[in-house]
Amino acid sequence: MSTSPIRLRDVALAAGTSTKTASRVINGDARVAVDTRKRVQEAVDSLGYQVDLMARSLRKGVDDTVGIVVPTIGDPFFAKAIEEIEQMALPRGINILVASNSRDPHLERKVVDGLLARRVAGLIVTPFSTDYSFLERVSTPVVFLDRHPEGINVGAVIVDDEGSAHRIVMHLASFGHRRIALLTDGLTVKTSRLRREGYLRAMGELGFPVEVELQATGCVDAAQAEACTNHMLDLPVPPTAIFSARSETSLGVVRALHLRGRTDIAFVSFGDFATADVLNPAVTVIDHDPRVLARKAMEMLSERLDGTLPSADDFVIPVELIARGSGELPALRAAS
Amino acid sequence: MSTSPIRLRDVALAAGTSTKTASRVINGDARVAVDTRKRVQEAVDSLGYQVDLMARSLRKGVDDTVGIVVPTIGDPFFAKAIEEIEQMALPRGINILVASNSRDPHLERKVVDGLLARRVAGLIVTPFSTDYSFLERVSTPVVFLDRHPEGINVGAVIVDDEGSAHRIVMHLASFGHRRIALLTDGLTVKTSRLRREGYLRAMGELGFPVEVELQATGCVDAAQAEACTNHMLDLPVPPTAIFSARSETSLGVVRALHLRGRTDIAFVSFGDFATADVLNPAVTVIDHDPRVLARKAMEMLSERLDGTLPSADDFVIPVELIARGSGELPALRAAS
DNA sequence: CCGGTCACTGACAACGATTACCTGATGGAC
DNA sequence: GTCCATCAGGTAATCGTTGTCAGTGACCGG
Repeated sequence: MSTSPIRLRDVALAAGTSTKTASRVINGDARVAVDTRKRVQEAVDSLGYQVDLMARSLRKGVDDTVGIVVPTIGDPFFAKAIEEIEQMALPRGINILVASNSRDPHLERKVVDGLLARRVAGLIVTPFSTDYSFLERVSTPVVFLDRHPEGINVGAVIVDDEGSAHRIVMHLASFGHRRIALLTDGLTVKTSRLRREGYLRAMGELGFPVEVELQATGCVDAAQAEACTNHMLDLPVPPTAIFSARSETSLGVVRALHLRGRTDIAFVSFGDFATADVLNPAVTVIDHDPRVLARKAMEMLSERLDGTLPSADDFVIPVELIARGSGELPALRAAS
Repeated sequence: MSTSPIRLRDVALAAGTSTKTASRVINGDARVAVDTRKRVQEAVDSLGYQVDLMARSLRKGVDDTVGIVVPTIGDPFFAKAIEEIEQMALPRGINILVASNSRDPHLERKVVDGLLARRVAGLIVTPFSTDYSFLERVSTPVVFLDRHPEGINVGAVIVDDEGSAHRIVMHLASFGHRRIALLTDGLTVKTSRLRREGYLRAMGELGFPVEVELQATGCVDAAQAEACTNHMLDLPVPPTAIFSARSETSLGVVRALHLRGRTDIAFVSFGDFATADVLNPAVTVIDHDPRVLARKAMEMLSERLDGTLPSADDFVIPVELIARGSGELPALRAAS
């Protein structure tokens, strides 16, 4: 037997006031007599009244929610980011709507529109590849996470993708590697492009030949990365070092290397992952922490929600290279 | 410059009809003249009208959203579950609200109430430890995921926790182990209790002594599991096998074992994890797949949303033990 | 030629809360 | 003893959409 829901007018009736006064009490308006306030409070408690957030949001014009759009929710990187945002939103009474663009540019636009139609208070988006200029005619505050979007210049929280990739290559080179392979997601993804640019710049500066067969640029998930790694290891002259541009792809690389027992090949991952430090050798990574990015993104969004300055500058989170062993394996003299 | 939002009345005005008729077109009502429909359609397109879902939901009494409550969003197990649910909801135009109870019983109730106040169409909940009997007076359909809640008898999608745990112990025993350690989350968590019961039953049936020092029942995360494992390994007579009741704790066990080089100790994890099959030895697991659970849960919820039978029976997903090596290590004769 | 379906359409109220505006009363200042 | 500021509280409009119900012609069988 479901009890009929309690509405504000029921509370007002019980407290002997108008709905307006009851509303004031609930919203903490000071202009209510202590006595009246108490009566309303009691009515609320005894009836178990709960505000209908739907109705409130309609009236106010915005919903107390933040929408999050990521490529894939199950990716631990994004899962951690979502967690961080949710934790920050909780004390503010803000709920989180999550949606994935499923790595589909067409869907991406639809998903964002759907969230806007819901009148979310703000959005945090990791763009996949859509042109986001349509957001310019929208008043909803948006912060971009991990990637700078196309077609619009607003604030994004990012890391130095190009520079960090450059650094990884330099690191590997310092251990004698020349044949350094690159695995990235599709190049429609901005971070993939930037990391590849850093790779190419470093290779160029070092005077190393850049070979097409050492670049796998379409690894969308761990399985594909594993396949690509296997393919590279089967080359007549295989790479002596591998640079995986994403933690998801790193899982595939790790699987390929370990199942083949090729733990002699140097390996650096852009992004940490769960068992990276217990593998043998432990995996050297760029500490690309989703929580830190997410926290900053939510801070920026909060400022905009509070109407503070809408500084559209990007915020660059510093990252570090954590040497654990796999990235410091020396290159063997002339491969087998 | 943000354009003022386009409302239905603007569309109606442009199409020269009433808002009601425009509404009919938008909702695909057949009783509209072809000609009228076309005019409205054009107005919608040229103005770029989007339904205000907030208003629609208020009118309809329910929001096209499904709320998900899990202990921690960042846990890969739940992240995968959320992903699966979101993927299934997408084609139905349903959005997903995620919330975590942060493993806090007090918060848990508040979080669920908050979602209900938002008038979600349905809820999928992994209960932590709250008494959920309060849901009986609520008409919102709810499905429980992975754990059966306290105080209420509704449908839950679960696995055979007790039986699977029993099976793990039997498996380890068949390789000669007697000193089998158990690591679980707090016992307020139902799954932890059940898995421990299975462990105890098996130990009893085998006639093995059940020692308190071999049971760590408060490992909430990987770090604590690691500490507990280390503690056990330092016992005068350490365990020869470890049963970790959760994939999150398994990560801690793996770290402890590998950092100490004690890969001679048998190990089985209740729940798979990312690099379980590439570790050396590869980790034997119970294949406790969040996606399968989530899919079934969403199916059950969909049925209820469609008003179909509200069968309140639990649905038990079968699981398998995947032997990969770590669970098949033989017990050494009389430990050092 | 009339009553009766049928297809289509619109006016209006309602969803439940908030806000703009207004009313009375009280009280202090002059 | 007026008068205005302030306080407590109420009334009605409003947010944008959809359900209810009524109304208009057109068409049909009798």
